[in-house]
Amino acid sequence: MSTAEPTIVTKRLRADAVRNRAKVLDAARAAFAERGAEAQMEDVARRAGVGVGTVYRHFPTKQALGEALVEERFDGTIAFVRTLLDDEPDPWRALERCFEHCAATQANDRAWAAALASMAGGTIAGPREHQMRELLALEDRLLARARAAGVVRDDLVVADMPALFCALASVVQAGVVDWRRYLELLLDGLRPLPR
Amino acid sequence: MSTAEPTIVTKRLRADAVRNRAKVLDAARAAFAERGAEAQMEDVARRAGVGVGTVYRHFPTKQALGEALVEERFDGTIAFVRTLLDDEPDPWRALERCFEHCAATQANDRAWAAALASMAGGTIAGPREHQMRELLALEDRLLARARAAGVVRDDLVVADMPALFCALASVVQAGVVDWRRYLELLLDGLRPLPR
DNA sequence: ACCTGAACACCGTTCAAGT
DNA sequence: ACCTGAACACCGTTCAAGT
Repeated sequence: MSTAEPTIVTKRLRADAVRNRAKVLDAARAAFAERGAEAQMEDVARRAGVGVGTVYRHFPTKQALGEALVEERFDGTIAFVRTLLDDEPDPWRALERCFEHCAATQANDRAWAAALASMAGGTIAGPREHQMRELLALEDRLLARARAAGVVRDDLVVADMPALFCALASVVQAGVVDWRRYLELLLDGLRPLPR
Repeated sequence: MSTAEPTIVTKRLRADAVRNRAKVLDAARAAFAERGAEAQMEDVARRAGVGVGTVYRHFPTKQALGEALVEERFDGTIAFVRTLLDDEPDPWRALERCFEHCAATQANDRAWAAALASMAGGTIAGPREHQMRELLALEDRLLARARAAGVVRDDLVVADMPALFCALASVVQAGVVDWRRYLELLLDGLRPLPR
């Protein structure tokens, strides 16, 4: 039951290596946002202006490169939900804004949408398990507030969230004409029973 | 605005070709159900006991082979919804059983779940467009009944269905612990407003 | 006509040679 | 220490040779 943060071993890198790593990440962000898992390593290298070997020096596999980008997105989402807990007094509005933020970021990033669709859907275990648990812990607080205020159905629990995130992510990812309409249906569906 | 059924050109096949085609389809059903798009053509050939070339003789690409299997699933689903319209007098129960049938079949077939997640989500256009439209036409009748009976929110329209199918499919596909719970939330969410 | 499987193409990954 | 890109492996697809 360790609560240790994941160990980050920041080896001192040579100046050119630091620059290259950043260029690879920039290129990868663009490539993965556009094409999701279909992004090609050769293309990432080309966009970054480095050889493929350099991409692999910084990230052992394509999978790992994708994970690094997803990790950034998780950080952003976790930070956003924290600000909701701190600054959004309306418990319903906070829940709404959380889902909306996820969807909006996913609309511009296929890999992020795909990651949340499969992560949230599958077992939580995996490379991003720690962040997923952290995000869910924050969601739990959003939900507790909402239940206490009576603005959501009282049987709604944090264990329901992964499926909801998965569902929303796949609708956004699929490029449905209007994910906002689906979000509306999803959110209305969380309201107290019976209608 | 042609209403012609898709032309089926059933060339007379040699007896061994008929057998091989069936063996390929059987093998492909198993492989695609288990592994979805990750199924391998070499593996399909091996399971079928034929050479890869034979698989390609009957289906020009892996994509096309997958489509053939999805086509079967659509036929099954369309037939099922027709029986609902004929035999299920309770309009709410009919809607419920329709979603449940989709989810249950998807739970045993990764390729089918993936197909519905991306088809229903993306633009309807594509190889299965005709079947998708047919299915949606049937859904439209289910919905019309349900609205008339006042058992669903009155702003729920058939255009909302693709997103709902997409969402459900991805939750089932992702192997979430309990897609039945998500289905419950989804269905409750379709009930008349305000709660 | 139809079948087979070796050969080819594409893309993820490695590694010997360079700076 | 880090970079490069040719070479290798894997899997989708083709096609010359067989029945």
